[in-house]
Amino acid sequence: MSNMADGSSRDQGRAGGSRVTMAAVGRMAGVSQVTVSRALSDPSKVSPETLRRIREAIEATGFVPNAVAGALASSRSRLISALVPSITNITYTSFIKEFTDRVREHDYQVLLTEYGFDREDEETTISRHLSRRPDAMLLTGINHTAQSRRILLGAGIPVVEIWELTDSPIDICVGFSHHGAGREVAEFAIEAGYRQAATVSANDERALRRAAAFAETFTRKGGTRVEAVRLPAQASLAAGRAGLSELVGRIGGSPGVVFCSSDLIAQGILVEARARGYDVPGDIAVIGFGDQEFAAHLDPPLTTVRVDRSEMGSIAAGAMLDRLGPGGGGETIYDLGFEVVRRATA
Amino acid sequence: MSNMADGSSRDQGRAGGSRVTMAAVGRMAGVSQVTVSRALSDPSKVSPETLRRIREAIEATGFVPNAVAGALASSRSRLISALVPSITNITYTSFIKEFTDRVREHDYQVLLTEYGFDREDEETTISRHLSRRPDAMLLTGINHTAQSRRILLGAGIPVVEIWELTDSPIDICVGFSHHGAGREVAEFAIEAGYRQAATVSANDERALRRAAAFAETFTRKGGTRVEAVRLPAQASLAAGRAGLSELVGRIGGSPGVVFCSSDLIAQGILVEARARGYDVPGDIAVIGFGDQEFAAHLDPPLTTVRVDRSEMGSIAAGAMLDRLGPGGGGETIYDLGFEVVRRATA
DNA sequence: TTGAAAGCGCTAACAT
DNA sequence: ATGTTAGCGCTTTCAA
Repeated sequence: MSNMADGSSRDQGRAGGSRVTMAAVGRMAGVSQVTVSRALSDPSKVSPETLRRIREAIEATGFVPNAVAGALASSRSRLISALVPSITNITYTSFIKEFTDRVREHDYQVLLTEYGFDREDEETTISRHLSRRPDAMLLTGINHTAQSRRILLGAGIPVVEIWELTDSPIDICVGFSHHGAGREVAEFAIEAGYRQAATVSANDERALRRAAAFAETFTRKGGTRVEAVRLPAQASLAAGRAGLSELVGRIGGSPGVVFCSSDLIAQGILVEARARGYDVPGDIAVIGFGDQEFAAHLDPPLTTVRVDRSEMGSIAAGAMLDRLGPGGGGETIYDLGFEVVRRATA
Repeated sequence: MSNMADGSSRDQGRAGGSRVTMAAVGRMAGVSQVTVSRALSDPSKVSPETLRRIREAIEATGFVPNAVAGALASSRSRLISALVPSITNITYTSFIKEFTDRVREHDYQVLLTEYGFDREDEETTISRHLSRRPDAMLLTGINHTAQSRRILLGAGIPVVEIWELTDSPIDICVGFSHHGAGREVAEFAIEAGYRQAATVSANDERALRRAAAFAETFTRKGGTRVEAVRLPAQASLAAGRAGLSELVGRIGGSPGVVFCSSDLIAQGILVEARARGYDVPGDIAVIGFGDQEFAAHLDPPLTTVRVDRSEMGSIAAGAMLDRLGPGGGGETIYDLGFEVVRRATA
């Protein structure tokens, strides 16, 4: 049976939430509705005795304040909107976790939606979110439709773009240079003595930018032409394995060092290499991206690029909270950098 | 500079969202506010010519409807609240993705929050969520505080509990038997010829229940006593590796078959076993849990227990939407079952 | 097909 | 320390 239909709730009127209001609590405590509101928002403004009676009434009725009404009346929703390409990808969820924890300390809730990798879908999602009147918005990446930028500006709320850097953010931007990361990995590979290289990337705009920067730099600094494998899918172990198969099929011999778009792809390549009896890094060297938890614990431990996703979430939250606070906040562009972590696969 | 403070938005009044209202759109289109509302909610009730002018006005002003006001007026928020223990754990995010996609088709948004593994924290989160007046709520697991159950019942909205089964759900329940899974894995192991076994589990109530059922059945069906390693942490590759080290330290020789609380733990054990030069499944056999994407692509491919998380999300969404629909919905308990998938590690 | 009026449950401003 | 009043921007109901 639906609990909407059973006897105990039938008399509670329409569905959608508790029917107890501040007015009802006030009546029970012998005060007006406003006093209940004050007791909740600033108890110091209410006498101890009144406070006690109000608390009793709240307890007795099971009153849960209606934040919808509160938001409408105050024009502050205490809601922060966050958009990520994928919710099943730890790359994004790890900073979302940190971000959420930080803003929750300041009594904000996060409305999180995944929209895929399409700018039009992002635009639709932004619109939907704005209709909830969030106090601020977190966006992944810097590449949005013109209409997205327009309605965002029109909303007049703080906007934080993460994961990438730009000179002209909508508002605040917290990230690192993907081009720079590709370049530095190439320099690392050249210094490590590799003269042959390939890239294996998931179908992701930022990943492809890293791969392109890697290839350009690697060749310019003395390496041969870089074979680029572009996977049709999102990152997965299977995709990584397929990536190595594709690569081997294309070039015949040893690919040298392979720069992957993620640690998961790299792990797939490691598994496939082992299955094929290749020595790592002798026959094939592997560089991942992200330095996820498992990277250091693979066998052999994965050489990769560390990006501090937790710190990114934390800084994004801090910058946003600053904007929401009295002062209005300061700095606009935060470059978090990255770090090539050499372990055993390259 | 904050876009809250720049010239273009200074005149838009308070922060929190677009300042354009239905009344303003109506004025521009030469109709009343109600007509704009109707044009949006049921265009067939408005004349084509009026509709055209309203749409022009919406386009020109960049109007974004205020769902907060709408929710207050209608007592329907089109918001669905969802609580999961962890947002960085693919175990939970994979069904949340499916669930979200399904309810989005019916124009619901999902407010998702992770609360950890503590019932009191869950209670706090439930309260916070209810203040947003969601139209329904999704909960992970069946073990909630008495107060949680009370306020949930008081809210009078559909509640779906997932991941577990119970005879007395709050409302609807979609899951499988964890006890049954542990039992079946033990039966599988016995039939496969193993007489020695161990469990390695993350610190998770449901995982421990599976391990206990496994141990009980395994011993009863003819195996020796089962050594149980309980990891102090959440699942990770490192935790899995540590689990095998701990196990080997405890028992000296070969552990026989090891039933892990997740595929990730199992993978850690595989890596550690390889690093120690153990043969799999000769020296040590491994059984995972979850059948995540990577399980089939490991080397050797992982024997595990398949739980169809996508289908769980889909069924949960369907059941919830049924409840929210005109009829009120039907069935209350959905047992999705599970399946032992034999591959190469056991 | 359109509009006027009432009210959803709060907060903000102004009393007292 | 407490109360009164006036909205917030919509949906609902009733009229025209």
